[in-house]
Amino acid sequence: MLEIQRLRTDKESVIEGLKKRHFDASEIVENVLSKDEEWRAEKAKLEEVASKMNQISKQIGILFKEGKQQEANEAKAQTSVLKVQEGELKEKVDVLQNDITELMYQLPNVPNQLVKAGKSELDNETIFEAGEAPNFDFKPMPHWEITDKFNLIDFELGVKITGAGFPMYIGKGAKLQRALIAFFLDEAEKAGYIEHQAPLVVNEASAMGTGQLPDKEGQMYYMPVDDLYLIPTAEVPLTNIYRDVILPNDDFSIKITGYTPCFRREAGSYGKDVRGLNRLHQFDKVEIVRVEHPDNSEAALEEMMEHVKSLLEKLGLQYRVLRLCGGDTGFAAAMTYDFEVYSAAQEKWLEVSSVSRFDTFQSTRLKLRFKNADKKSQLCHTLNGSALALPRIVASLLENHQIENGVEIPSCLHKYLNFERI
RNA sequence: GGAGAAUUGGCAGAGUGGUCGAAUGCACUGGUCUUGAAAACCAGCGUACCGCAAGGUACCGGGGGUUCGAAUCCCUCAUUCUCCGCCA
Repeated sequence: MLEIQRLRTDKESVIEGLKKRHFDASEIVENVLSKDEEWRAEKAKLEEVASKMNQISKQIGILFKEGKQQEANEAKAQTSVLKVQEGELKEKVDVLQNDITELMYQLPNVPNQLVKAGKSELDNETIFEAGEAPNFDFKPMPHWEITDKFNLIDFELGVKITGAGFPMYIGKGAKLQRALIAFFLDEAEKAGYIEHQAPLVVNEASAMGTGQLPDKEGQMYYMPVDDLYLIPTAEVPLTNIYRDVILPNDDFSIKITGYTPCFRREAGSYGKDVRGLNRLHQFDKVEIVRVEHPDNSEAALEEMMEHVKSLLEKLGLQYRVLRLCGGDTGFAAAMTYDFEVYSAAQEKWLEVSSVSRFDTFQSTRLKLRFKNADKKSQLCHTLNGSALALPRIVASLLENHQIENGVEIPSCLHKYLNFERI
């Protein structure tokens, strides 16, 4: 959520900024501001009435103590009118407050200066490329043929047990998952992130805190009996650690990581895009999350980028980094870098990581603050990124490192495995 | 799953209808004293919103209710602890 303060003082920058998303905010902004003005006016009235009521009540207390029953009862009579007024004003104020919040929820984050205007993924900028495409002297197989041939993943079994999008990893396939998770966590730890093992199920307040609710409800699996949600990413439990937190000073840099399965209902995709590991309802991911002083979030984003780059380089994968354009940047993000690896057999780029800065967009909802030098509470900045999401990494590892009759496992994973090739 | 008890400021803990946003202690911050430290003493010390300010309003686990007035009474939900049951 944007800070309403920002709309009050600088609505132009918000409206201008959101144009980069092809989002016309002017109507919502004006609406918010007029309701905000009304809200403040009504609230002032309400507080005045409340103040009177408090005074009279105090008076009554004193009168009773002094035994002046009659005067007390007369005072009581005065309150009935005020009470009705108070009720009406409270109602008005609440309605206005809710309207404003609802409108504010509709506004996406304002893109960072560096973000270019654009409508879709076609307008994303490639800002970095590394690695080389493998050279095959045979026809490379797509990963779903490899997993089938070497019995690494049984997609049909997943269908039998759960449904489409819930693969069953078997033997070396399962071990490879475990190795990647361990590798990613170890690398994150080396980079200073503290490992967390988080709940996979969260309550409504947490889903609100990171912005999955109210807009993206359909993305999550929901369990109505207990009113709980399956996490779509570790970002939710990890970032919510800091919901309603005020850090005691301005000297902090919080770096945490965690592996979790992620559950996504998704919708509306078909054919090649969902083939094999390309798109799943359940997948594994190691996430990195940071809480930073506003002055440091830019540097933090760069640092996270370097971390993800180093992972892909150690895995020996060809990749590129995109800076997403306004239209493709997620609702809550101010800037996002997507990492894509080249899938040699499918001949396309697969997104394996997304690293974003949210500035104060999440911390507004989370109420995540720190005490600045003046001892005032100030909103923190949050960032997060995948480091990394497994399925597409597995897909491209298998495809890009395949040999005539098998797959070479990159050396960085050897210590986690009791085999070096499949 | 059953029975009982509890939930108050950073922590501990008082407060069972009326100047209670809340005693007291500890912690913390500033000051006095001291060569320095400790001790002692003095002062300050929650969050948010509205307001230029003075100030006002709201918050005693969450939500709702009773009342002129609620930390205090009632309902409801959540959490924690104790006992019993079940269990990886």
